[in-house]
Amino acid sequence: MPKSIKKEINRENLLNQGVTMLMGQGYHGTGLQEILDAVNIPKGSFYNYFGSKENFGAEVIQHYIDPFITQLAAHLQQSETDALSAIQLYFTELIAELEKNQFKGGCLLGNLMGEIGDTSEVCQKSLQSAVNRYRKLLQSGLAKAQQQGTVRLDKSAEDMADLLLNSWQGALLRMKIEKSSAPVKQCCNQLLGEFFRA
Amino acid sequence: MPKSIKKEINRENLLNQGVTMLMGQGYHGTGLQEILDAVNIPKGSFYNYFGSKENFGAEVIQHYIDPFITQLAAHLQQSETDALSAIQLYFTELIAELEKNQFKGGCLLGNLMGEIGDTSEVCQKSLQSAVNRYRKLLQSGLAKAQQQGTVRLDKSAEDMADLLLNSWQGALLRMKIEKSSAPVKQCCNQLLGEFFRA
DNA sequence: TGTATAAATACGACCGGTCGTTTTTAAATT
DNA sequence: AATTTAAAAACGACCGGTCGTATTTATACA
Repeated sequence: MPKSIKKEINRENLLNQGVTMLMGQGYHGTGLQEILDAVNIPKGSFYNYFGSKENFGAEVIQHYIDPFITQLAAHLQQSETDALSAIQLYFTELIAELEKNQFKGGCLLGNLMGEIGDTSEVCQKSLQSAVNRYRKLLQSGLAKAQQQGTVRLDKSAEDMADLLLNSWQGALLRMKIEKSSAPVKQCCNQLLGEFFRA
Repeated sequence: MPKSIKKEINRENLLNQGVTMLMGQGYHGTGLQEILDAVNIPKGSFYNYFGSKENFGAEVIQHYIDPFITQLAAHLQQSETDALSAIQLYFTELIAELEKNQFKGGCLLGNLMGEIGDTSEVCQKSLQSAVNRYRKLLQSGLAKAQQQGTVRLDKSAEDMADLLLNSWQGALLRMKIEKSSAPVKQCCNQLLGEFFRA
């Protein structure tokens, strides 16, 4: 196998494992060796690939959010369902996934914003970018729903997207300590089911 | 100075310093020695007082939330102002404090829920208790505002308290990475200024 | 009340182990 | 043969926690 291919595979494996472990144990709670052992990659290679744990963290953040954006965008492009239903379905799927994980982990972005969002400049930048990409997509979905007449027009799509994401993050935190999906379900019902409706 | 007094002073100093440092650097990001050096207390004494870092963390959580509860309760008991105004004033003061700290730290409860809320059972219990004490107080304030006719009656005080706290936590996270009070101000305006109003 | 004894607490050096990073050596590619 | 990349080994700082001992406080006996 060519070396350049193996390098990409190694990087990918490290990022995947990084997502899992940073989400489960946090940034400072996860040692590099733990990650390296899990995917059987030498520490020297890691530093060839990423340079530092902090840079690695910043890449993990982007690697984490990509699939969520892809999935939400896919739902929004389904032409047979309206945008509000698409968003609701998307969050329903998220909740199912959280239940599958027995409410452990939650959201990597939320966890890292709280833990290192104000101490690591590199990760802070990455978090800004990740959150904003997600935010803008959700905002566009809500705007579409407004055009379709399912969502109220007297609030801006941006404000509603912000409120939804903020509440979602807070609900995820409470989910973690209560070991229950009640907070996240309540959050979706309150906003998508009532407050945002036209 | 009697030993039992010194012990209480030491404990208090450790808890105060613990609040500051755990909020600023996180649980795993803060070493015991750092805390001990800051207040000049030997490590042996620490272990006499608290038994473990984890138990210490659980106590720090309660020590952190107490003043917030006291302050909010005090505002709510001011008989000359209505409950909704009291809550709004309280949050305005919180925002002023966050700005004073240049948006660093945020909320210890939120940060620790994300970092160790699902990995440390002892701290999880403490977080549950702290959040619930706070939640119930805010709920009672909103119920009072409902009776006074300033807050809508078609949503339960409990649901609104949950929504407010969730959004607040999420807004604090975004405040940290954006280094701006805009998210928390927006959060308060949206809910206390619009959505909750009768 | 003064004194010996017991119990509790204070203390800081020290434990094995892990941290993230750097340096050095080996291997592969050009 | 020259250059780049992989991987192993080494690095000192630091981690949470424990240890035996020293000091203080409480109890019992005289």
